[in-house]
Amino acid sequence: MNYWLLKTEPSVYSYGDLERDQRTVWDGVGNNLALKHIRQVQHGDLAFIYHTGDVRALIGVAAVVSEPYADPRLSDAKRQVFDLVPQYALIQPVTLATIKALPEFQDFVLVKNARLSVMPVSPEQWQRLHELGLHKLG
DNA sequence: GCCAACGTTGGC
DNA sequence: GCCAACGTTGGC
Repeated sequence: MNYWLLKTEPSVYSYGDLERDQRTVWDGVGNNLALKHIRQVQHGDLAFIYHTGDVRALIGVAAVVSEPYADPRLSDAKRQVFDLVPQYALIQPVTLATIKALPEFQDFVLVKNARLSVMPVSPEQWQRLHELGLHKLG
């Protein structure tokens, strides 16, 4: 069981869209390193959904509900996709600024390689971010 | 809107 | 197989 961070531009497809759809095919990934990560995705894995653009924060948690498979809409077998269902929105979105301010996240992939769209999250990182996301401020 | 970082493409 | 040119992404 692995943890992931999936980036999405909310004006294209947001966590809210995932909740509305209740299930989606996570497609459109073309980057080689991101595709390598997709090949390691397993049924039952969990993922943070991160919004890019004006939001720049972890918004929700989703669960992988398929093994990776070739995008049926494309002829390139390397273009793997997987199915995703929403779990829950974070009570407190965890912003990029917050993550960048944490000393233990200086080497986090999101900080070091902002352009990677599918990245692994270690269990320790998951726990820490999850804790921040479920902590209600105020 | 700008631009740094990165990936891809194509000429050699 | 190198590398310059170009395109894209995404933070600022």
